[in-house]
Amino acid sequence: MVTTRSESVLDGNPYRADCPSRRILDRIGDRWTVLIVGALHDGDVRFSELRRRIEGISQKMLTQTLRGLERDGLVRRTVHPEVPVRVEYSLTEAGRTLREPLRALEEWSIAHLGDVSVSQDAYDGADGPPPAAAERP
Amino acid sequence: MVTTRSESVLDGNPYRADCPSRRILDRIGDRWTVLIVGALHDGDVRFSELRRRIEGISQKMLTQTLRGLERDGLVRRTVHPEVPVRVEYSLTEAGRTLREPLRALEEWSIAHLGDVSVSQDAYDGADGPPPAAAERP
DNA sequence: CTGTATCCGCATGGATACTG
DNA sequence: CAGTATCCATGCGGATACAG
Repeated sequence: MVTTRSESVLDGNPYRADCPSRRILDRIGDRWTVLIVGALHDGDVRFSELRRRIEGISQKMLTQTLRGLERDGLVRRTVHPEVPVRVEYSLTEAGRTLREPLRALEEWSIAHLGDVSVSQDAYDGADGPPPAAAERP
Repeated sequence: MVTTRSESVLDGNPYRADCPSRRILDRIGDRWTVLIVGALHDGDVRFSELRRRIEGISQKMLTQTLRGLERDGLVRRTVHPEVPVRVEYSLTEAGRTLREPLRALEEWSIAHLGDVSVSQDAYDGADGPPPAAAERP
């Protein structure tokens, strides 16, 4: 159900600690959540497989982020009590619905990153450096 | 526009430092960017007015975040050389297009925050992590 | 295999003082 | 009015060691 209350900060409403924008960004704004949601797109995935899919993630952050997603009801955790214990993760229905808005964001990103890089170069006054090469004085 | 299927992490592609998801999240994942984009929805807004609209933001973070958005070409900065100097900010065309995917995310948030809270309560209340209170296949 | 526990560097961002 | 500069608390996230 969708409340039609217009508290949208995108319409210029004042910030509140509990506003939807802040809540959702607190959730997906971290380094790994979106990547985990992506890595879980095709059903049950084991912990170790997840580690392999998400290159660069540490064990700690994978566990920690999965716990957060599970707590939010976006990810389901299934333990198979076998000899070497097997744990599989998958998106819940709610988790799957999150992929839509995330995809919209990603498509915006893909469509505009080029322009953004150009703008950054112009802003920095760089006349030659390749994009993504950031210099910090 | 642009065909977007190259390397979407939402389709399970491996993480790379320059992947769109990471880039976009680095951009909007901070505490204030989305709120500023929202506060700029209705045209030219002065710095002081922006501070008033975004309750709780510090002067430093407002300036810093605006600089980042300007550098990315999402916000335009206009200085009016009057006696008390007047500076106005507005969204560029690119900045305006960002509102669409942000709105999608916010609407997801509004639609699901209730379920998320329920799931969190169940998770926190239960002895063991697996609640299975919010979802079933 | 799937975690938990601990230490710790570093970036984020808040508070404050100062400037043009 | 619209910043800039500086100090500093907090917490994210990486590395490592250990456990069920």
